[in-house]
Amino acid sequence: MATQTEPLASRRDPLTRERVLVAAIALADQSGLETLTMRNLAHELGVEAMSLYYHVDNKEAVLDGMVEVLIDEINALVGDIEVGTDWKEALRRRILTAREVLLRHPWAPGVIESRTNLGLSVVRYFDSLLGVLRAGGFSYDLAHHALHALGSRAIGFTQELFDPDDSGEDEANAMLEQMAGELPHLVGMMMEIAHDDPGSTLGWCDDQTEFEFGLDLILDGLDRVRGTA
Amino acid sequence: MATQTEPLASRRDPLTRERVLVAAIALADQSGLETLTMRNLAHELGVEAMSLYYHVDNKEAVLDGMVEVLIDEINALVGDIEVGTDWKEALRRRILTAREVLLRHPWAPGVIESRTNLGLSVVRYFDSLLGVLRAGGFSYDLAHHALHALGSRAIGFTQELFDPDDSGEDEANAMLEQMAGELPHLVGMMMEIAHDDPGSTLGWCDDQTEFEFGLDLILDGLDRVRGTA
DNA sequence: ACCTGAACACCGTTCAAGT
DNA sequence: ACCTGAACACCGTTCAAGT
Repeated sequence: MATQTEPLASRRDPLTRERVLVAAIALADQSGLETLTMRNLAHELGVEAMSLYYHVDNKEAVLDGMVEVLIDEINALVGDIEVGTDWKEALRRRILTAREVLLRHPWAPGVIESRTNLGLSVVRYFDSLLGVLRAGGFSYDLAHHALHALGSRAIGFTQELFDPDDSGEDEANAMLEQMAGELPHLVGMMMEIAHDDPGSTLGWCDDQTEFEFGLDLILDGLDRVRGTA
Repeated sequence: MATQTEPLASRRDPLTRERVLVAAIALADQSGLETLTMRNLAHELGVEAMSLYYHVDNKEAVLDGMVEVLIDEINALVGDIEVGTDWKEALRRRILTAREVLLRHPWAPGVIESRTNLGLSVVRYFDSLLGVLRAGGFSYDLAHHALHALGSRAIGFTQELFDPDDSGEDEANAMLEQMAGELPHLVGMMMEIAHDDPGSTLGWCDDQTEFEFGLDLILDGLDRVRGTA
Protein backbone atom coordinates (compact mmCIF):
# COMPACT_ATOMS: atom_id res chain seq x y z
CA MET A 1 0.00 0.00 0.00
CA ALA A 2 2.97 2.29 0.63
CA THR A 3 3.83 2.38 -3.05
CA GLN A 4 0.22 3.27 -3.88
CA THR A 5 0.52 6.59 -2.10
CA GLU A 6 3.42 7.69 -4.32
CA PRO A 7 2.43 9.95 -7.18
CA LEU A 8 2.06 8.06 -10.43
CA ALA A 9 4.61 10.26 -12.13
CA SER A 10 6.44 13.20 -10.70
CA ARG A 11 5.90 16.56 -12.35
CA ARG A 12 9.62 16.58 -13.07
CA ASP A 13 9.66 13.24 -14.90
CA PRO A 14 10.33 13.72 -18.56
CA LEU A 15 7.20 13.68 -20.62
CA THR A 16 6.45 10.70 -22.82
CA ARG A 17 3.90 10.10 -25.56
CA GLU A 18 2.23 7.61 -23.24
CA ARG A 19 1.91 10.11 -20.40
CA VAL A 20 0.49 12.70 -22.78
CA LEU A 21 -2.18 10.29 -24.03
CA VAL A 22 -3.15 9.08 -20.56
CA ALA A 23 -3.47 12.67 -19.37
CA ALA A 24 -5.55 13.53 -22.44
CA ILE A 25 -7.95 10.67 -21.70
CA ALA A 26 -8.23 11.69 -18.06
CA LEU A 27 -8.90 15.30 -19.01
CA ALA A 28 -11.57 14.36 -21.57
CA ASP A 29 -13.19 11.99 -19.08
CA GLN A 30 -13.37 14.57 -16.34
CA SER A 31 -14.03 17.82 -18.16
CA GLY A 32 -15.35 16.83 -21.56
CA LEU A 33 -13.77 16.82 -24.97
CA GLU A 34 -14.34 20.53 -25.56
CA THR A 35 -11.91 21.42 -22.78
CA LEU A 36 -9.23 19.16 -24.22
CA THR A 37 -7.03 21.85 -25.75
CA MET A 38 -3.31 21.63 -26.20
CA ARG A 39 -2.87 24.39 -23.64
CA ASN A 40 -5.12 22.75 -21.04
CA LEU A 41 -3.49 19.39 -21.61
CA ALA A 42 -0.04 20.88 -21.16
CA HIS A 43 -1.14 22.65 -17.99
CA GLU A 44 -2.43 19.37 -16.61
CA LEU A 45 1.03 17.91 -17.17
CA GLY A 46 2.78 20.88 -15.58
CA VAL A 47 4.33 21.96 -18.82
CA GLU A 48 3.96 24.55 -21.57
CA ALA A 49 1.75 23.82 -24.57
CA MET A 50 4.61 23.76 -27.02
CA SER A 51 6.37 20.99 -25.13
CA LEU A 52 3.66 18.58 -26.25
CA TYR A 53 4.76 18.93 -29.85
CA TYR A 54 8.04 17.28 -29.01
CA HIS A 55 6.22 14.03 -28.17
CA VAL A 56 3.26 14.23 -30.51
CA ASP A 57 2.83 15.49 -34.07
CA ASN A 58 -0.29 17.56 -33.51
CA LYS A 59 -3.70 17.44 -31.88
CA GLU A 60 -5.09 14.92 -34.35
CA ALA A 61 -2.27 12.59 -33.32
CA VAL A 62 -3.34 13.04 -29.70
CA LEU A 63 -6.90 12.01 -30.57
CA ASP A 64 -5.61 9.07 -32.62
CA GLY A 65 -3.50 7.98 -29.67
CA MET A 66 -6.35 8.28 -27.17
CA VAL A 67 -8.44 5.89 -29.26
CA GLU A 68 -5.46 3.59 -29.59
CA VAL A 69 -5.00 3.37 -25.82
CA LEU A 70 -8.68 2.71 -25.28
CA ILE A 71 -8.99 -0.05 -27.86
CA ASP A 72 -5.82 -1.67 -26.57
CA GLU A 73 -7.54 -1.88 -23.20
CA ILE A 74 -10.51 -3.56 -24.88
CA ASN A 75 -8.26 -5.96 -26.75
CA ALA A 76 -6.64 -7.02 -23.50
CA LEU A 77 -10.02 -7.82 -21.93
CA VAL A 78 -11.41 -9.47 -25.02
CA GLY A 79 -8.41 -11.67 -25.64
CA ASP A 80 -9.43 -13.93 -22.78
CA ILE A 81 -12.83 -14.78 -24.24
CA GLU A 82 -12.79 -18.25 -25.72
CA VAL A 83 -13.77 -18.81 -29.34
CA GLY A 84 -15.56 -21.69 -30.93
CA THR A 85 -18.25 -22.93 -28.59
CA ASP A 86 -20.96 -20.58 -29.81
CA TRP A 87 -20.03 -17.83 -32.25
CA LYS A 88 -23.05 -15.75 -31.41
CA GLU A 89 -22.31 -15.75 -27.70
CA ALA A 90 -18.58 -15.20 -28.31
CA LEU A 91 -19.28 -12.18 -30.51
CA ARG A 92 -21.90 -10.86 -28.13
CA ARG A 93 -19.58 -11.03 -25.15
CA ARG A 94 -16.76 -9.30 -27.01
CA ILE A 95 -19.00 -6.50 -28.13
CA LEU A 96 -20.59 -5.97 -24.74
CA THR A 97 -17.14 -5.96 -23.15
CA ALA A 98 -16.00 -3.28 -25.57
CA ARG A 99 -19.15 -1.37 -24.71
CA GLU A 100 -18.40 -1.47 -20.99
CA VAL A 101 -15.05 0.19 -21.61
CA LEU A 102 -16.45 2.82 -23.96
CA LEU A 103 -19.24 3.72 -21.55
CA ARG A 104 -16.59 4.99 -19.17
CA HIS A 105 -15.41 7.45 -21.84
CA PRO A 106 -18.36 9.40 -23.23
CA TRP A 107 -16.16 11.27 -25.70
CA ALA A 108 -14.94 8.06 -27.33
CA PRO A 109 -17.72 7.40 -29.88
CA GLY A 110 -17.48 10.85 -31.40
CA VAL A 111 -13.70 10.77 -31.54
CA ILE A 112 -13.64 7.27 -33.01
CA GLU A 113 -16.04 8.26 -35.76
CA SER A 114 -14.09 11.39 -36.54
CA ARG A 115 -10.83 9.47 -37.23
CA THR A 116 -10.06 9.37 -40.94
CA ASN A 117 -8.10 6.17 -40.56
CA LEU A 118 -8.09 3.97 -37.53
CA GLY A 119 -4.94 2.58 -36.01
CA LEU A 120 -3.52 -0.86 -35.45
CA SER A 121 -5.46 -1.63 -32.27
CA VAL A 122 -8.81 -1.27 -34.01
CA VAL A 123 -7.58 -3.43 -36.86
CA ARG A 124 -6.53 -6.04 -34.32
CA TYR A 125 -9.95 -5.87 -32.66
CA PHE A 126 -11.74 -6.45 -35.96
CA ASP A 127 -9.37 -9.29 -36.81
CA SER A 128 -10.48 -11.00 -33.62
CA LEU A 129 -14.14 -10.51 -34.51
CA LEU A 130 -13.43 -11.94 -37.94
CA GLY A 131 -11.84 -14.91 -36.24
CA VAL A 132 -15.00 -15.56 -34.24
CA LEU A 133 -17.15 -15.38 -37.35
CA ARG A 134 -14.85 -17.69 -39.30
CA ALA A 135 -14.85 -20.21 -36.46
CA GLY A 136 -18.65 -19.97 -36.57
CA GLY A 137 -18.66 -21.09 -40.19
CA PHE A 138 -18.98 -17.75 -41.98
CA SER A 139 -17.37 -17.29 -45.38
CA TYR A 140 -15.02 -14.34 -45.67
CA ASP A 141 -17.57 -12.63 -47.85
CA LEU A 142 -20.44 -13.03 -45.42
CA ALA A 143 -18.25 -12.16 -42.44
CA HIS A 144 -17.32 -8.96 -44.25
CA HIS A 145 -20.96 -8.08 -44.77
CA ALA A 146 -21.61 -8.91 -41.14
CA LEU A 147 -19.03 -6.44 -39.88
CA HIS A 148 -20.49 -3.73 -42.09
CA ALA A 149 -23.99 -4.52 -40.86
CA LEU A 150 -22.82 -4.21 -37.26
CA GLY A 151 -21.01 -0.97 -38.00
CA SER A 152 -20.02 0.90 -34.86
CA ARG A 153 -22.08 -1.59 -32.86
CA ALA A 154 -19.18 -3.98 -33.42
CA ILE A 155 -17.09 -1.91 -31.02
CA GLY A 156 -19.92 -1.37 -28.61
CA PHE A 157 -21.70 1.87 -29.36
CA THR A 158 -24.41 3.48 -31.40
CA GLN A 159 -24.71 7.24 -31.80
CA GLU A 160 -28.13 8.10 -30.47
CA LEU A 161 -29.87 10.72 -32.60
CA PHE A 162 -31.99 12.03 -29.78
CA ASP A 163 -30.01 12.05 -26.57
CA PRO A 164 -32.46 12.18 -23.71
CA ASP A 165 -30.29 13.17 -20.76
CA ASP A 166 -30.14 16.73 -21.97
CA SER A 167 -31.92 19.60 -20.33
CA GLY A 168 -34.41 20.28 -23.13
CA GLU A 169 -36.73 17.49 -22.11
CA ASP A 170 -39.66 19.53 -20.86
CA GLU A 171 -39.27 21.80 -23.84
CA ALA A 172 -39.40 18.81 -26.17
CA ASN A 173 -42.52 17.47 -24.45
CA ALA A 174 -44.21 20.85 -24.77
CA MET A 175 -43.35 20.91 -28.46
CA LEU A 176 -44.83 17.46 -28.92
CA GLU A 177 -48.10 18.36 -27.25
CA GLN A 178 -48.42 21.50 -29.33
CA MET A 179 -47.80 19.50 -32.49
CA ALA A 180 -50.28 16.77 -31.63
CA GLY A 181 -52.13 17.24 -34.88
CA GLU A 182 -49.04 17.10 -37.00
CA LEU A 183 -47.31 14.27 -35.16
CA PRO A 184 -50.11 11.81 -34.47
CA HIS A 185 -48.03 8.67 -34.04
CA LEU A 186 -45.39 10.23 -31.85
CA VAL A 187 -47.92 11.72 -29.43
CA GLY A 188 -49.82 8.44 -29.48
CA MET A 189 -46.67 6.68 -28.40
CA MET A 190 -45.99 9.21 -25.68
CA MET A 191 -49.51 8.91 -24.35
CA GLU A 192 -49.27 5.16 -24.14
CA ILE A 193 -45.98 5.41 -22.29
CA ALA A 194 -47.41 8.06 -19.97
CA HIS A 195 -50.32 5.72 -19.28
CA ASP A 196 -48.17 2.65 -18.59
CA ASP A 197 -45.57 4.50 -16.56
CA PRO A 198 -46.79 7.93 -15.50
CA GLY A 199 -44.19 10.64 -15.11
CA SER A 200 -41.62 9.28 -17.52
CA THR A 201 -41.82 10.36 -21.11
CA LEU A 202 -38.67 11.25 -22.98
CA GLY A 203 -36.27 9.92 -20.40
CA TRP A 204 -37.66 6.45 -20.63
CA CYS A 205 -35.17 4.93 -23.10
CA ASP A 206 -32.80 2.41 -21.56
CA ASP A 207 -29.75 2.69 -23.80
CA GLN A 208 -28.34 -0.67 -22.77
CA THR A 209 -31.64 -2.45 -23.47
CA GLU A 210 -31.93 -0.79 -26.86
CA PHE A 211 -28.33 -1.61 -27.69
CA GLU A 212 -28.79 -5.29 -26.87
CA PHE A 213 -32.11 -5.44 -28.72
CA GLY A 214 -30.49 -4.13 -31.88
CA LEU A 215 -27.42 -6.27 -31.44
CA ASP A 216 -29.41 -9.47 -30.99
CA LEU A 217 -31.61 -8.58 -33.93
CA ILE A 218 -28.54 -8.38 -36.15
CA LEU A 219 -26.85 -11.45 -34.69
CA ASP A 220 -30.00 -13.51 -35.17
CA GLY A 221 -30.31 -12.16 -38.69
CA LEU A 222 -26.74 -13.15 -39.45
CA ASP A 223 -27.39 -16.61 -38.08
CA ARG A 224 -30.22 -17.01 -40.52
CA VAL A 225 -28.39 -15.78 -43.63
CA ARG A 226 -25.46 -17.99 -42.67
CA GLY A 227 -27.76 -20.98 -42.83
CA THR A 228 -29.29 -19.81 -46.10
CA ALA A 229 -26.07 -18.97 -47.95
CA MET B 1 -35.86 30.66 -69.81
CA ALA B 2 -35.20 34.38 -69.60
CA THR B 3 -35.95 34.38 -65.90
CA GLN B 4 -33.52 31.51 -65.41
CA THR B 5 -30.58 33.67 -66.38
CA GLU B 6 -31.36 36.18 -63.65
CA PRO B 7 -29.29 35.74 -60.51
CA LEU B 8 -31.17 33.83 -57.82
CA ALA B 9 -30.77 36.70 -55.44
CA SER B 10 -29.03 39.97 -56.02
CA ARG B 11 -26.11 40.78 -53.76
CA ARG B 12 -28.06 43.78 -52.60
CA ASP B 13 -31.14 41.87 -51.52
CA PRO B 14 -31.50 41.90 -47.76
CA LEU B 15 -30.18 38.77 -46.15
CA THR B 16 -32.60 36.25 -44.69
CA ARG B 17 -32.15 33.26 -42.45
CA GLU B 18 -33.15 31.09 -45.39
CA ARG B 19 -30.52 32.57 -47.70
CA VAL B 20 -27.87 32.12 -45.03
CA LEU B 21 -28.74 28.44 -44.60
CA VAL B 22 -28.87 27.72 -48.33
CA ALA B 23 -25.50 29.41 -48.81
CA ALA B 24 -24.08 27.44 -45.89
CA ILE B 25 -25.21 24.17 -47.45
CA ALA B 26 -23.79 25.12 -50.82
CA LEU B 27 -20.47 26.09 -49.26
CA ALA B 28 -20.21 22.87 -47.26
CA ASP B 29 -21.14 20.83 -50.34
CA GLN B 30 -18.52 22.46 -52.53
CA SER B 31 -15.62 23.10 -50.17
CA GLY B 32 -16.19 20.82 -47.23
CA LEU B 33 -17.39 21.47 -43.73
CA GLU B 34 -13.99 22.65 -42.48
CA THR B 35 -14.15 25.70 -44.73
CA LEU B 36 -17.58 26.63 -43.44
CA THR B 37 -16.58 29.49 -41.17
CA MET B 38 -18.71 32.48 -40.37
CA ARG B 39 -16.28 34.68 -42.27
CA ASN B 40 -16.24 32.49 -45.37
CA LEU B 41 -20.00 32.17 -45.30
CA ALA B 42 -20.42 35.92 -45.05
CA HIS B 43 -17.98 36.45 -47.89
CA GLU B 44 -19.98 34.05 -50.04
CA LEU B 45 -23.03 36.22 -49.38
CA GLY B 46 -21.17 39.44 -50.15
CA VAL B 47 -21.43 40.64 -46.59
CA GLU B 48 -19.33 41.00 -43.45
CA ALA B 49 -19.19 38.16 -40.93
CA MET B 50 -20.97 40.11 -38.22
CA SER B 51 -24.01 40.66 -40.40
CA LEU B 52 -24.84 36.97 -40.11
CA TYR B 53 -25.52 37.36 -36.41
CA TYR B 54 -28.48 39.53 -37.19
CA HIS B 55 -30.24 36.58 -38.85
CA VAL B 56 -28.85 33.70 -36.88
CA ASP B 57 -27.99 33.21 -33.22
CA ASN B 58 -24.57 31.65 -33.72
CA LYS B 59 -22.75 29.01 -35.70
CA GLU B 60 -24.49 26.11 -33.97
CA ALA B 61 -27.79 27.61 -35.12
CA VAL B 62 -26.44 27.63 -38.67
CA LEU B 63 -25.63 23.93 -38.44
CA ASP B 64 -29.03 23.21 -36.89
CA GLY B 65 -30.68 25.08 -39.73
CA MET B 66 -28.71 23.29 -42.43
CA VAL B 67 -29.92 19.94 -41.11
CA GLU B 68 -33.43 21.31 -40.90
CA VAL B 69 -33.43 22.37 -44.56
CA LEU B 70 -32.06 19.00 -45.64
CA ILE B 71 -34.55 16.91 -43.73
CA ASP B 72 -37.39 19.10 -44.94
CA GLU B 73 -36.31 18.21 -48.46
CA ILE B 74 -36.44 14.54 -47.51
CA ASN B 75 -39.86 14.94 -45.91
CA ALA B 76 -41.21 16.46 -49.10
CA LEU B 77 -40.00 13.52 -51.18
CA VAL B 78 -41.07 10.92 -48.66
CA GLY B 79 -44.56 12.31 -48.15
CA ASP B 80 -45.62 10.95 -51.52
CA ILE B 81 -44.79 7.36 -50.65
CA GLU B 82 -47.94 5.44 -49.90
CA VAL B 83 -48.35 3.59 -46.62
CA GLY B 84 -50.11 0.37 -45.86
CA THR B 85 -49.55 -2.04 -48.71
CA ASP B 86 -46.33 -3.50 -47.36
CA TRP B 87 -44.72 -1.88 -44.33
CA LYS B 88 -41.31 -3.30 -45.08
CA GLU B 89 -41.26 -1.92 -48.61
CA ALA B 90 -42.73 1.40 -47.47
CA LEU B 91 -40.06 1.79 -44.80
CA ARG B 92 -37.33 0.67 -47.15
CA ARG B 93 -38.29 3.17 -49.80
CA ARG B 94 -38.46 6.02 -47.32
CA ILE B 95 -35.05 5.23 -45.91
CA LEU B 96 -33.41 4.80 -49.31
CA THR B 97 -34.96 8.07 -50.44
CA ALA B 98 -33.52 9.83 -47.42
CA ARG B 99 -30.19 8.24 -48.23
CA GLU B 100 -30.23 9.58 -51.77
CA VAL B 101 -30.57 13.11 -50.46
CA LEU B 102 -27.89 12.70 -47.80
CA LEU B 103 -25.44 11.22 -50.29
CA ARG B 104 -25.39 14.57 -52.04
CA HIS B 105 -24.22 16.22 -48.82
CA PRO B 106 -21.22 14.36 -47.41
CA TRP B 107 -21.00 16.63 -44.39
CA ALA B 108 -24.56 15.80 -43.30
CA PRO B 109 -24.02 12.60 -41.29
CA GLY B 110 -21.36 14.15 -39.11
CA VAL B 111 -23.36 17.31 -38.54
CA ILE B 112 -26.55 15.39 -37.79
CA GLU B 113 -24.80 13.26 -35.19
CA SER B 114 -23.21 16.28 -33.59
CA ARG B 115 -26.58 18.00 -32.92
CA THR B 116 -27.49 17.86 -29.24
CA ASN B 117 -31.18 18.09 -30.03
CA LEU B 118 -32.71 17.65 -33.41
CA GLY B 119 -35.31 19.97 -34.80
CA LEU B 120 -38.89 19.66 -35.88
CA SER B 121 -38.21 18.28 -39.34
CA VAL B 122 -36.42 15.25 -37.97
CA VAL B 123 -39.21 14.69 -35.50
CA ARG B 124 -41.69 14.84 -38.37
CA TYR B 125 -39.62 12.34 -40.35
CA PHE B 126 -39.60 9.89 -37.47
CA ASP B 127 -43.30 10.36 -36.93
CA SER B 128 -43.86 9.25 -40.51
CA LEU B 129 -41.68 6.17 -39.97
CA LEU B 130 -43.66 5.40 -36.84
CA GLY B 131 -46.83 5.69 -38.92
CA VAL B 132 -45.54 3.09 -41.35
CA LEU B 133 -44.67 0.71 -38.55
CA ARG B 134 -48.03 1.18 -36.85
CA ALA B 135 -49.85 0.55 -40.12
CA GLY B 136 -47.76 -2.59 -40.41
CA GLY B 137 -49.12 -3.87 -37.13
CA PHE B 138 -46.32 -2.93 -34.75
CA SER B 139 -47.13 -2.04 -31.17
CA TYR B 140 -45.83 1.32 -30.00
CA ASP B 141 -43.35 -0.48 -27.82
CA LEU B 142 -41.96 -2.63 -30.61
CA ALA B 143 -41.94 0.26 -33.06
CA HIS B 144 -39.91 2.22 -30.56
CA HIS B 145 -37.37 -0.58 -30.29
CA ALA B 146 -37.32 -0.79 -34.07
CA LEU B 147 -36.36 2.85 -34.49
CA HIS B 148 -33.56 2.45 -31.97
CA ALA B 149 -32.34 -0.67 -33.75
CA LEU B 150 -32.24 1.19 -37.04
CA GLY B 151 -30.46 4.14 -35.47
CA SER B 152 -29.00 6.52 -38.02
CA ARG B 153 -29.88 3.97 -40.71
CA ALA B 154 -33.43 5.20 -40.31
CA ILE B 155 -32.42 8.47 -41.96
CA GLY B 156 -30.24 6.78 -44.54
CA PHE B 157 -26.66 6.66 -43.36
CA THR B 158 -24.16 4.70 -41.36
CA GLN B 159 -20.85 6.16 -40.25
CA GLU B 160 -18.22 3.90 -41.78
CA LEU B 161 -15.37 3.25 -39.37
CA PHE B 162 -12.83 2.63 -42.11
CA ASP B 163 -13.46 4.97 -44.98
CA PRO B 164 -11.78 3.54 -48.04
CA ASP B 165 -11.67 6.49 -50.43
CA ASP B 166 -8.83 8.06 -48.52
CA SER B 167 -5.25 8.25 -49.72
CA GLY B 168 -3.77 5.88 -47.16
CA GLU B 169 -4.88 2.75 -48.99
CA ASP B 170 -1.47 1.49 -50.13
CA GLU B 171 -0.10 2.29 -46.74
CA ALA B 172 -2.88 0.28 -45.10
CA ASN B 173 -2.23 -2.66 -47.39
CA ALA B 174 1.47 -2.56 -46.60
CA MET B 175 0.64 -2.57 -42.90
CA LEU B 176 -1.61 -5.56 -43.33
CA GLU B 177 1.03 -7.58 -45.16
CA GLN B 178 3.61 -6.78 -42.53
CA MET B 179 1.21 -7.86 -39.80
CA ALA B 180 0.27 -11.10 -41.51
CA GLY B 181 1.22 -13.13 -38.46
CA GLU B 182 -0.73 -10.99 -36.06
CA LEU B 183 -3.82 -10.48 -38.23
CA PRO B 184 -4.43 -13.91 -39.72
CA HIS B 185 -8.12 -13.54 -40.52
CA LEU B 186 -7.84 -10.09 -42.04
CA VAL B 187 -5.01 -11.05 -44.38
CA GLY B 188 -6.87 -14.25 -45.23
CA MET B 189 -9.85 -12.17 -46.25
CA MET B 190 -7.70 -9.81 -48.29
CA MET B 191 -6.03 -12.70 -50.07
CA GLU B 192 -9.34 -14.25 -51.01
CA ILE B 193 -10.57 -10.93 -52.35
CA ALA B 194 -7.32 -10.42 -54.26
CA HIS B 195 -7.78 -13.87 -55.76
CA ASP B 196 -11.40 -13.34 -56.77
CA ASP B 197 -10.89 -9.82 -58.06
CA PRO B 198 -7.21 -9.02 -58.58
CA GLY B 199 -6.13 -5.45 -58.08
CA SER B 200 -8.87 -4.39 -55.70
CA THR B 201 -8.25 -4.76 -52.01
CA LEU B 202 -9.29 -2.02 -49.64
CA GLY B 203 -11.35 -0.07 -52.16
CA TRP B 204 -13.67 -2.97 -52.80
CA CYS B 205 -16.51 -2.09 -50.42
CA ASP B 206 -19.68 -0.94 -52.13
CA ASP B 207 -21.25 1.31 -49.53
CA GLN B 208 -24.71 1.11 -51.06
CA THR B 209 -24.65 -2.70 -51.12
CA GLU B 210 -23.48 -2.85 -47.53
CA PHE B 211 -26.10 -0.33 -46.45
CA GLU B 212 -28.92 -2.30 -48.06
CA PHE B 213 -27.60 -5.58 -46.69
CA GLY B 214 -27.65 -4.23 -43.15
CA LEU B 215 -30.99 -2.53 -43.66
CA ASP B 216 -32.68 -5.67 -44.96
CA LEU B 217 -31.15 -7.72 -42.20
CA ILE B 218 -32.77 -5.44 -39.64
CA LEU B 219 -36.10 -5.16 -41.48
CA ASP B 220 -36.34 -8.95 -41.80
CA GLY B 221 -35.43 -9.30 -38.15
CA LEU B 222 -38.16 -6.85 -37.18
CA ASP B 223 -40.63 -8.78 -39.28
CA ARG B 224 -39.86 -11.90 -37.31
CA VAL B 225 -40.09 -10.37 -33.83
CA ARG B 226 -43.34 -8.71 -34.87
CA GLY B 227 -44.76 -12.15 -35.59
CA THR B 228 -43.38 -13.55 -32.35
CA ALA B 229 -44.49 -10.78 -30.02
C1' DA C 1 -34.25 47.40 -39.74
C1' DC C 2 -30.09 46.00 -41.32
C1' DC C 3 -25.19 46.07 -41.65
C1' DT C 4 -20.24 47.18 -40.17
C1' DG C 5 -15.29 48.08 -37.80
C1' DA C 6 -12.66 47.37 -34.24
C1' DA C 7 -11.66 44.53 -30.64
C1' DC C 8 -11.61 40.34 -27.39
C1' DA C 9 -10.67 35.83 -25.95
C1' DC C 10 -9.63 31.99 -27.59
C1' DC C 11 -7.59 28.17 -30.83
C1' DG C 12 -3.53 25.10 -33.11
C1' DT C 13 0.96 25.63 -34.64
C1' DT C 14 5.92 27.42 -36.16
C1' DC C 15 10.31 28.79 -35.14
C1' DA C 16 14.27 30.28 -33.11
C1' DA C 17 16.13 30.01 -28.77
C1' DG C 18 17.26 28.34 -24.28
C1' DT C 19 19.29 24.41 -20.92
C1' DA D 1 17.39 15.54 -25.68
C1' DC D 2 13.89 18.12 -23.91
C1' DC D 3 11.47 22.32 -23.03
C1' DT D 4 10.10 27.36 -23.68
C1' DG D 5 8.63 32.50 -25.22
C1' DA D 6 7.10 35.13 -28.53
C1' DA D 7 4.60 35.35 -32.49
C1' DC D 8 1.36 34.03 -36.44
C1' DA D 9 -2.77 32.98 -38.63
C1' DC D 10 -6.80 31.71 -37.68
C1' DC D 11 -11.48 31.01 -35.03
C1' DG D 12 -16.42 32.56 -32.96
C1' DT D 13 -18.40 36.37 -30.88
C1' DT D 14 -19.56 41.17 -28.46
C1' DC D 15 -20.49 45.79 -28.68
C1' DA D 16 -20.96 50.28 -29.94
C1' DA D 17 -21.58 52.59 -34.01
C1' DG D 18 -23.05 53.64 -38.55
C1' DT D 19 -27.06 54.19 -42.37
